[in-house]
Amino acid sequence: MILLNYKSGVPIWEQIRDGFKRQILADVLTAGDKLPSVRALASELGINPNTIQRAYTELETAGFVYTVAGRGCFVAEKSEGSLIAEQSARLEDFKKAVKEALESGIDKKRLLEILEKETEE
Amino acid sequence: MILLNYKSGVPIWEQIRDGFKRQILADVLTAGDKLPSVRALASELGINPNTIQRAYTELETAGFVYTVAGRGCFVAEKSEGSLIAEQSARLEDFKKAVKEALESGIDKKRLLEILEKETEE
Amino acid sequence: MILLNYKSGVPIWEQIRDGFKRQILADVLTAGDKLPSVRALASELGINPNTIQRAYTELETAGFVYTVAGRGCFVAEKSEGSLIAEQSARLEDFKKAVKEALESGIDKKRLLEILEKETEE
Amino acid sequence: MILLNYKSGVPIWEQIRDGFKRQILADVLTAGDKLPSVRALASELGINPNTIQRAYTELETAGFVYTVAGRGCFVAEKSEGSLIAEQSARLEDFKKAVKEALESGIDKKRLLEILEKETEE
DNA sequence: GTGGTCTAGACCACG
DNA sequence: GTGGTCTAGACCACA
Repeated sequence: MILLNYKSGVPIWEQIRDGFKRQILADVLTAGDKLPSVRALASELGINPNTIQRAYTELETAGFVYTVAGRGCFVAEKSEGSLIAEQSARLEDFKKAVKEALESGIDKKRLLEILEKETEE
Repeated sequence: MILLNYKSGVPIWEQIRDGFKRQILADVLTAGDKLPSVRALASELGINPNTIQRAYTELETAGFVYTVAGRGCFVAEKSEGSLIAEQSARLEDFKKAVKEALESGIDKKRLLEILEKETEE
Repeated sequence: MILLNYKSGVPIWEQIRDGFKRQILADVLTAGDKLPSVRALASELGINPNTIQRAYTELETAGFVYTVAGRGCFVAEKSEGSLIAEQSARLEDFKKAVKEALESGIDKKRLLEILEKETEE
Repeated sequence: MILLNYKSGVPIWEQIRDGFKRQILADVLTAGDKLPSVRALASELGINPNTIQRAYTELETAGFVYTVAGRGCFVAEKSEGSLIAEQSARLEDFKKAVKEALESGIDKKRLLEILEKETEE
């Protein structure tokens, strides 16, 4: 299930895109699985089909899914390219988060503690 | 000096806000220092004064600066509150970055390496 | 055998049409050969018979095959017309590909190399 | 100017995207140039602003332009990445065009003639 | 003024 | 039934 947060200011289509991306990365959805149809998901979430469409289109251009006209949208095999692109984006975010945490006066020890805690789960 | 990146997609007022915030956290700007006037900075950067105003207003509500009518905008004493708020925001960002990095398949070791490297500098 | 690529975004009926067209041009299928029946091919490929029907209809209007009611679909003699139409379409595609490659900054030498390499095989 | 062909079946937003892409590759539009505003171009071409928006969004994700909220859409410096991606796509198209031309019975000599003719202009 | 998002509803091609 | 495109028109944030 995709949980939407209307207050966050994050576009709905991005939340949907990221929701599926996460499920694919976590192998909750695996290669060949069918995503809900645009219209079905739209009515389920109570939003406009175009918004879902946009999310699916982005997932396709990023290589996470492929689409077959008249059949639906399916999870693609994890390609080298899309995985590497995703990971390098996440590494950049991590670097930036470290940098900004240090700038705000948080010390390394604290960051290490959090890193340990998060990796345990 | 504030360097603006028009291509990043980050709103200009946020870039200005973060630029000053960073300088204050790094003690480049200290309590009592005067920020450039809205008009002066606007003409220097070649942007709309409204944009500067918005950045200053945000800095004031976050407690980093205070405004004296007719005199200008000055760096505030680093209050416990504003610093803690800033740090907890940065910690949340860090946690989220760690979580998403792990989800994308990056291993703990890699994150530790980057953390070490960033803290050395 | 026809290999279908569901991920390519190319309509399935076009893939089937092009598959047979290629086999006919390469003389793998020659005049008088019978194509598989619509139903048989549909069940073999696991797709909708309408999709096969559309491919066969297109092949017929292009002059590559002819249909005998109740008997099936057969490869036609290579007529001057259909061959010329096919070749001029391919020449147009080739011209366009050359034009766009040049526009993107690829130099003539590179194109000549590829042309040599492809013609060797 | 962008010329639209409504009969071709090619989506309008792709035609617009490719029109600008071509102008950028040909240095008709160079780094820093401003594209027409979404609304202005839409009314000029007599189509819906959303259609223009889609084209601009694609150009941005491909790295050909960048967008500044409230100011407009500008041509980016030609990045290594976007140029290489574009060229490799064009090379693939060229290879495919060569292959299909040969399959249809066109001989190498004919292709060489066309290649010479196109490169002269 | 600019672009970005979202809705509502239409039409088309594919299967 | 599916997804893809397009239109019309609204609302918002940014400058």
